[in-house]
Amino acid sequence: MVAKKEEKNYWLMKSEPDVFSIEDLEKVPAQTTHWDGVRNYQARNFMRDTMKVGDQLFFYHSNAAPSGIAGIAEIVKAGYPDFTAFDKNDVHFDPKSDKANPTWYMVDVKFVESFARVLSLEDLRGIAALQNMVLLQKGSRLSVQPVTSSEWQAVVALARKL
DNA sequence: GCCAACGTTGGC
DNA sequence: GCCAACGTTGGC
Repeated sequence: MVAKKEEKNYWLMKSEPDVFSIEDLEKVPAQTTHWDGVRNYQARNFMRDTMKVGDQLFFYHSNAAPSGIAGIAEIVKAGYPDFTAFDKNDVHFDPKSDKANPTWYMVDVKFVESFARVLSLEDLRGIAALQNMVLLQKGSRLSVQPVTSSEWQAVVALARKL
């Protein structure tokens, strides 16, 4: 019996570098962290239902100067309950999340590489192949979003040209 | 700091 | 179920 080969999925995940940057991820033990604090259902669904170990993601710096894609990380642990939702002292505490039936999920991500420099929104808007990228759509502010493989390749190609 | 766009809440 | 008010995100 031959297992069906699962396609690798690509993602983009946003973090404010003042809070947690890709440089922070590179320095942390095992270069791995849990991606806690996502409190949006669409983003939650991606982490809980679709992300799997081995998927790769663009680490996006939001509210930064400039905002943009800072590098690459990979999923090393698939969706599991976000325990910060249960911690009364955590900024991400959510009294409505029940341990028996958690509302919020997270994944673990591991550092892969930092780009030579951040690819700004302006850089990305200059690439025709990225016209339909979720990130670049007007009003789009989803903090965990899918990236197609052609978009992934176009961004990586741009990063390699730096 | 401003503000547009989006998501959530809650009165009815 | 509608929708106004409020809170959050995130570029600029």
